[in-house]
Amino acid sequence: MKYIEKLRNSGLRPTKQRLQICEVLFNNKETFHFTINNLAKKIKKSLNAKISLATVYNTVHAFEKKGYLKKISINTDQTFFDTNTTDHHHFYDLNEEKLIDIKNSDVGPIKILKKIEGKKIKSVEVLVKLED
Amino acid sequence: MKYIEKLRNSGLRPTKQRLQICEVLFNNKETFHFTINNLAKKIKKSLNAKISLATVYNTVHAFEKKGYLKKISINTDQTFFDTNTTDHHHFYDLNEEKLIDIKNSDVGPIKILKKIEGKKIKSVEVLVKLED
DNA sequence: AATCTTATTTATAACGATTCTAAAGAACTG
DNA sequence: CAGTTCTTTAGAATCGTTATAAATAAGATT
Repeated sequence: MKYIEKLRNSGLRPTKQRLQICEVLFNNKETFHFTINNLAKKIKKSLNAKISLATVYNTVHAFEKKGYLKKISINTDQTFFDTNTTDHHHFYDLNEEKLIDIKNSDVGPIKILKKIEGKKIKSVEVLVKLED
Repeated sequence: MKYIEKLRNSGLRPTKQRLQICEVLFNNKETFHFTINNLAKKIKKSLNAKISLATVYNTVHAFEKKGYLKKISINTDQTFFDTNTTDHHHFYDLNEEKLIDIKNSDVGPIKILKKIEGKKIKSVEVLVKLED
């Protein structure tokens, strides 16, 4: 069980539910984007397990806090998460309401010429909205 | 009343409430960021009027649709609006939970090297998160 | 101005996403 | 195994937002 150690090392007990969610989230060739509801359905299908919605919330937030997931900002009512935790950017397709990754190397270097006294930059995220 | 024509030209009836909200939103030297709750309080103080929360929502959304306000994406539970509708970017101060504008000219040109078949770029927004 | 029509406001109910709660169950420690 | 702590769970509670339907105001028509 490849996730047991990873969880334990993060101070999270490797429970059955967490391990199952790990399977769904991290046992893929490609990273992907999801909403909580989205993920809850995926879990119900992918495994034939019923994990309580509260647990899905708990787990996703725990994983986010540990840095295994990233929350993504789009001005919509939906909250998206990303299993790709590396620095990168996004397209947001306004018609299909879907996210698409943009590799860092596919965005020219971004120079922020303005500085704020006493603050340092934690991240720079580019969101490119697409329409037909 | 300087907003009456503006509203009428947008197909919005210049009601007392809308005109009052226009005062609060657009009668300022500087543009600013706000949340709905935020704005509702400001209205209650600035003017001594009590506008129904539903009307504040309606009006803000109407103004947004007409392009007089911009919604801003940050991954937090709060929905921000901006009275600055020109193309620009933002700092988000994670500690103070506050937005700061970045003029377009303070961000070097952004090259998006990836293209999506059949889609065109509607906007490019940069969000720079700040910490202490 | 009186009347008609349509848009707007309003309080409140309804909603959906998320969080909280407290009890039951599972994981860890010695 | 016994004791402790963490996790899961269903359901209640909460929060921001949207829908509802009646009252009101604006605009158009006469």
